Amino acid sequence: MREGPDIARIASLVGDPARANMLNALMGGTALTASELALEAGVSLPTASSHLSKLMDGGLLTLASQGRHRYYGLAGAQVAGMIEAIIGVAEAVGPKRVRPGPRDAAMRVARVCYDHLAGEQAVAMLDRLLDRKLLLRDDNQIRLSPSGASHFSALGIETAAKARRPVCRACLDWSVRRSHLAGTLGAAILDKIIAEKWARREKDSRAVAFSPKGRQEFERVFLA
Amino acid sequence: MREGPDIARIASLVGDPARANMLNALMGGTALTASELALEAGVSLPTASSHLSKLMDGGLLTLASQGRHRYYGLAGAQVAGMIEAIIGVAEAVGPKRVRPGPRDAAMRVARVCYDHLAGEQAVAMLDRLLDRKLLLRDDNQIRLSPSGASHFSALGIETAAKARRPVCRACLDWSVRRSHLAGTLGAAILDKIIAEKWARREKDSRAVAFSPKGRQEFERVFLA
DNA sequence: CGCATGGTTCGATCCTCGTCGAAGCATTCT
DNA sequence: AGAATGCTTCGACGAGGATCGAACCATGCG
Repeated sequence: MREGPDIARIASLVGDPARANMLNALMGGTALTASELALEAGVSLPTASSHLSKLMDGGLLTLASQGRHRYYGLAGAQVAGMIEAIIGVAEAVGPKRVRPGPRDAAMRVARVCYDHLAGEQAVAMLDRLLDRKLLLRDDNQIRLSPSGASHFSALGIETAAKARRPVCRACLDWSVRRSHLAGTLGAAILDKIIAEKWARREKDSRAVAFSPKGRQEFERVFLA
Repeated sequence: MREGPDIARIASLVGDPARANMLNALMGGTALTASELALEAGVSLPTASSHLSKLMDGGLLTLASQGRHRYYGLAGAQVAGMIEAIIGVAEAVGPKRVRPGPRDAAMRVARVCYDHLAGEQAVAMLDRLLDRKLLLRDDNQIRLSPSGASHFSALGIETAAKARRPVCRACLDWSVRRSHLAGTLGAAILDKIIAEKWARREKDSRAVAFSPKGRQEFERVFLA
């Protein structure tokens, strides 16, 4: 009937509760096995398997076979961004959730979005990097400035473009409703935060918990 | 079993083809009536009405009642952003589009949109009328210029405002993704095209087929 | 080799939800 | 008031798809 991209097909994939739970679980960026995802979604293994093959057919997932384990992961940052956008709308229109719990509060401050940092901290960081002209924004596109390139490599953060993935990309933050930094640079920064042990990932959650000292360091380096 | 925002609920609203077409039609920002949306989605009026109340319940649409017309529009930029994100994934993931059939091609060129002409011809016509300053656009509103008023009445096309329906209205074209002319003037022009037998409506389709001679006449009058 | 474990496929069941015709409201025009 | 138009609700029907148990592959381990 209508032409154009088949948006109903994609949306309906996300529109099943079991599949939505799986995708949500994968938003943490770590690939999971079919059994783990079945548990997350609260369905039996055959059901989960069926859902997973549908998500694969739809191009939303990637599959990495290792021995007899098969790890499913999100197909890319674009898919993650779409899910963030849907979460944002669901948050906005959803029944005013009964006072956000402590974990929700932590999620708002800092969390993992696929492979980069999101939340208030991440939004503040992008603002600051733009202020300091380490990154430049033209017309909703973000790119690295020469001074930014040297700045990040001095920190031991790789900024060379490789593959097709852009170094910098804006990703809309559902809790703050402004952009944070995605792309290979965003991913590299999160890697550094974890590697330096400034923060650790909460168990079974997307929340990222900074240690007091780690927060200081993070603020010194990225929010100064 | 996960908690958090009900993303499946939102996604499943977009996940029905009829609703997806409606939302797509509303992406231009102009609010549309239930009948127009029914036509755009290719469903009957009762079906469309049911979909619309679901979208309202889900908080994706706003409703503006004006007399006996009820204009539905997207609930806000966040919703539009979400749909854009879904479109992005759908385009990235489904490059293989089915080959459009002959009727689809005809539909793209010229079709009926509720009671006025849509498609490439209609978009070109609106462009031309604006160029010739027979119509004026301010700020996404379209209105008739004095010269336009005399021009159309010379053609025997009534341009007096009657009832509350606007004389000119922009309507987003799904195939071209730009506006074409709706409102009483748009309807009157389609009436003339049919009355002059420049074109006839295809059976059981929204497509409008111009005769060779009719097309010449149409272009002479409206695309000159 | 068996045997255990992780995953997928098959078959049958069940139920939600999309669909439309007909009828019912609501508003406006004559 | 009566007719016409725009839209919603009701009722019934049908199809798609989500679900799980059981059986079936595949890999790794002793």
